Amino acid sequence: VETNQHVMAKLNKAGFKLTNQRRAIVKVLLEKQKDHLSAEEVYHFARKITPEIGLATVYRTMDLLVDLQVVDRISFKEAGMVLYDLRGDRGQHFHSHLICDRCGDVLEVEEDIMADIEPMIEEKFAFKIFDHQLTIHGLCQDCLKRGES
Amino acid sequence: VETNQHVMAKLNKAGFKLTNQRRAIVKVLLEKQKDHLSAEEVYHFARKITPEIGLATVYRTMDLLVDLQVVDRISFKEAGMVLYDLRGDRGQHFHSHLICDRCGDVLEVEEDIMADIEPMIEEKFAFKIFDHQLTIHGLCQDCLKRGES
DNA sequence: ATCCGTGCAAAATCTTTGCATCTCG
DNA sequence: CGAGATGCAAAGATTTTGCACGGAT
Repeated sequence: VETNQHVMAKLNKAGFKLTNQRRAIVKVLLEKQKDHLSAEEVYHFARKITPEIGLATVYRTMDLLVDLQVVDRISFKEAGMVLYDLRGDRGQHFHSHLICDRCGDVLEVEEDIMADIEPMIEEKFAFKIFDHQLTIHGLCQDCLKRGES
Repeated sequence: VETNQHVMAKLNKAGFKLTNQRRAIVKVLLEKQKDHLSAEEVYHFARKITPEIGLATVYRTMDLLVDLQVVDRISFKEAGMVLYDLRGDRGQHFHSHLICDRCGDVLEVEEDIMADIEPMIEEKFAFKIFDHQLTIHGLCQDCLKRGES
């Protein structure tokens, strides 16, 4: 599991300054690990920790963390809605999303579903895989019970 | 392979009117099947066929085609950039994208790489899969040859 | 003391909406 | 003819940027 210290150390190592704003943002991301937050939401929670923070800083910091592979930028909602998702310890993103098209619920799949077929893909397309992003659409358990339409 | 007639018939069957604007947009999508077009790009090409068309109509029509599962809305670029991708014959989206992080090239994989593991996922998570979207990041053949960095 | 980072507000993008008008069926 | 479609321009929503100030190293 990723810790606050760990992320801040990464920032520091990459030559970035450790400001209260960045600390607050990382803290929020760690606390809300289970959710997928929009920039606005990160801003909202970060404000409670450090009121002297602007939305622009959130955007700038999120860009930074995406570059450092600390978080993933995902966008499964409508256009213009980007969400952020904290990555695991090794900076690898081996979980996928099951999205229910009925109720909009998002299930996290922590395992790497694709581990078995990745080598096959690499060979077939002569492509070195670093990472993947899998989004599956369908109906969740609850909505299935309620009957399809 | 999907034809112009085919798509227009789908629109008609769903109770929508067959206007010149819609015809032009579908024509563009078919002609540019290999590319992923933004709304702006679709607008640009559609204009050459039917000058009396507005960007708003493109957005409205793309929404329509997404609902009818004729095209997919994808967003692997930066925030705020949505691209559209024509689906196959049966309205199913069984191709994935291999994106080279070095040169930015996007390889299309036409087959359904995930066919084998989908049943497993459905069972494990009690989730009925309709579709999926797979984006793989890494290095393409050419960039591999040129040596990693 | 230097840069880097920040807030603020303005600007830039991308997308949606209201409304009068036009057109398909 | 009438419901649905469209263009245009205005409004919305989200993200980026310029700039002077403040803070971390």
